Amino acid sequence: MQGHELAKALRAAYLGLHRQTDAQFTRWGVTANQFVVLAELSEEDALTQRELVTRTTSDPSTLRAMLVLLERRGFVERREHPSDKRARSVSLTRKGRSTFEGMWADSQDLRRRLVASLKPGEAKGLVAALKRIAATMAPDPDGSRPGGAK
Amino acid sequence: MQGHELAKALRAAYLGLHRQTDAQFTRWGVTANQFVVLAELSEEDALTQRELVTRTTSDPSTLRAMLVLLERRGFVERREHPSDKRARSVSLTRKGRSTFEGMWADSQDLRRRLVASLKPGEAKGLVAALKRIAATMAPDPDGSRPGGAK
DNA sequence: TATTGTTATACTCTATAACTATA
DNA sequence: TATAGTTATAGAGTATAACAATA
Repeated sequence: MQGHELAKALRAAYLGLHRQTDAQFTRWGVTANQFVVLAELSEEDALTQRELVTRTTSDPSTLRAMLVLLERRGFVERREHPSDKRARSVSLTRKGRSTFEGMWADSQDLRRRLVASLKPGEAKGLVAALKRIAATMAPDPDGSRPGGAK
Repeated sequence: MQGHELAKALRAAYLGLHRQTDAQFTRWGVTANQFVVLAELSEEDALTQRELVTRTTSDPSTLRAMLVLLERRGFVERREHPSDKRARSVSLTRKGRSTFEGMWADSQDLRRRLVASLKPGEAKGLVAALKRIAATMAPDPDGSRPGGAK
């Protein structure tokens, strides 16, 4: 029963944030999920799709679909990887970077409100707990049961 | 920066749980989102679609699409509401209820793992914090800014 | 052999706008 | 006038399986 309560609260919090984010970014023509990709790219010069899949906890084919959309809009570039000819080197275009910066500024207040809904000093512990949940729920890379039997 | 960190952790935790849930329910042919609807219905004899929209923080037309799928599978019934002829009275069929109970049992371990990823006594505060976030992020019913200016 | 990414395909979820019928 | 729900429509995200090229 406690687990279900937690699951419901987690869902409600995430979906609320997700929709507020989507609403905030409507005028930029970018979805909340796409923003996540742009945000990851903004922290590096370039990333392979494989790395982006890991960082966004996505799927190779899902991520590709998103990148194609972002590429069409001119926000993202996929070049040949310098050392690995299988891989693609994904990076923000100049337009993509400036758009991301605008969106980042535009969403400051939303992040402020997110933090403001917590008690002082509560954020740190919350983030830690959420990260532990995420780790527990991460897909088994091999046959291991995450959080399962010894 | 703190807000973004929190947003990322919230997303990672939710998506992890969501995918584990989907994976767990693959063999039942029911998605994690559909399970949420079944779970709400399992707590009442019947609900209107309007009430279900509120409880699942969904959209009238999204919810309808889900109900149509669940109805096709014989899990759910939509009857004429006794007192309001506009409304539909949605309830689990016998098959829907027994399926839900099977799924509930099948997902016990997942909920146990969810709770086990927390420190003892941490769950309560976490749920409270998540609910506060959800309340802050709830859509404005009118023109009020949730968490915004006075 | 394993890995990176693509393609084809299909389905769920999501949402908007215009609509019907009741309240 | 407002509310409950439907319809049409569209697009995003998700995932699987088979595949090609490269490591």
